[in-house]
Amino acid sequence: MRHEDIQEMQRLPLFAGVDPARVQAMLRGSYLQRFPAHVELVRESDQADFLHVVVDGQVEVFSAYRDRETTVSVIGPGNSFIVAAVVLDRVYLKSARALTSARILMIPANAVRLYFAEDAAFARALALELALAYRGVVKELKNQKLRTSLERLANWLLARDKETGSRGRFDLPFEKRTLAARLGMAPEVLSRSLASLVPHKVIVKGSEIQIHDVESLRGLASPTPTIDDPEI
Amino acid sequence: MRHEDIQEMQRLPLFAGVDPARVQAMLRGSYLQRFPAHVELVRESDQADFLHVVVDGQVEVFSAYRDRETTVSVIGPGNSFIVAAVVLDRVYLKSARALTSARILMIPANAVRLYFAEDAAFARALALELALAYRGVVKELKNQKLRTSLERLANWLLARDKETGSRGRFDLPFEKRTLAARLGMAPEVLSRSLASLVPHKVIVKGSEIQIHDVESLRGLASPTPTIDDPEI
DNA sequence: TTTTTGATTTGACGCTAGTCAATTTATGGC
DNA sequence: GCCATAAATTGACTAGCGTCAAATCAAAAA
Repeated sequence: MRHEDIQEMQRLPLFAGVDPARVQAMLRGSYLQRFPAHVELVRESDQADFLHVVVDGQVEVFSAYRDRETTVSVIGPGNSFIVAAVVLDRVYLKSARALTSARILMIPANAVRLYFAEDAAFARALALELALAYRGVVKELKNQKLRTSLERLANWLLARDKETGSRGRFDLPFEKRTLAARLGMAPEVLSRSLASLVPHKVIVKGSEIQIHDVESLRGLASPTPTIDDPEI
Repeated sequence: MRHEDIQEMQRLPLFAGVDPARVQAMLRGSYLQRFPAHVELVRESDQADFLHVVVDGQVEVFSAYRDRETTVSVIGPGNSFIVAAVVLDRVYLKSARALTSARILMIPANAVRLYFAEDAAFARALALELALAYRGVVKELKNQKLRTSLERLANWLLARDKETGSRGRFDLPFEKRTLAARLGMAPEVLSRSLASLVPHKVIVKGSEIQIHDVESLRGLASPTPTIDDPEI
């Protein structure tokens, strides 16, 4: 890894509060690699050999079972994935593929475990990362079990609008089929759900979304902090 | 807390590898309390004030939204809950109620955070606990999204049978309505699903389950380690 | 621009699981 | 043992969502 890359990686939340010398040592054995879109980065059931951090691009985390497949999350820059499997030295529970061309930081699993065992600050950073990841999945489980697909969509639209500055207008960050997978519904259902939001003044023009009546949409969505607030 | 109780608590995985003196200090400020069945132990959206560990009995972790409610997990002796909220000093994402009369160890959240910050061994133990909890939720999310209710039931029966010694016969550890909630289905659906397993030689007599053809049931269930194996 | 390929939309239909209501079966208290 | 109450089952019906197929639209390559 190049020196300037190491500088950049140093700022990841994963390394917050950790002695820079330690981080550099860990990073020297790591790889910063670019992958083309669609490449499989990690395969479910394989032994965890690297901790992955998305530096650039988007990664889809998914799982397959029988002839079915489900998207667990879509991960963007700054976020790591598969932390738990690495810490526990077990197999991956999920697969991951690059959705776009992506730069991925790969830290060897045994290095992670070594520093986890030796460095208290790193152990704490990992614990916090795991706690956040845990809460993320819990929210997603609640989202799936307590809401209809239309409600999930409505809440996602609201959340995305807020995330992009609450200007009532934004572009979808990925294809609709990916959004459908992310929301846990068939593409056809997403299409119909978007159409059914017209009375709430949601306008769809290709990949652009316009929300002309946030209150109306909010009434349908009933967002709640313990599912939708990324800050808590 | 009594001295012998402290001895007993010391053996919790949560304290694995932590200096006994530290554990005792933490426990001295804690409460070991008995709650009657049906009591709400923790309420979603409240600030996390205690880390809870089930010592005896069963606790149902659930979440409500609009007029709906969903069971997230059922926790038995030796397991802690709401670790992430305590570590991060945030609100609970889920509620919890005693399913049976239950003894609960309650460790003040600020003590947990204090020792987390000061004691490397405890920070590591917490990280491992969080990693395990994370993988548990991921498995549950996959279970819910990738399987039909009949498949979830079939897999639960197989897992429970193995857990109780693979003798092809066991008692349900809680009421059927609770099992239905645990499996994410209406009680009526559980009833019908159990009835539909008769061709696979599953016999239900009250709370006793008999599995007379494990292979047949396994064929229907298609268990997979990355969802069903509690060891990985 | 035209072609080609893939994404998206729309319609028709079926399956899974939830709801409501009526019984039947258990269970705890007396 | 008997009653009161709750749990579990069964039937009838419905909502939500998936699947399949056809039609339309959009983006990239020629």
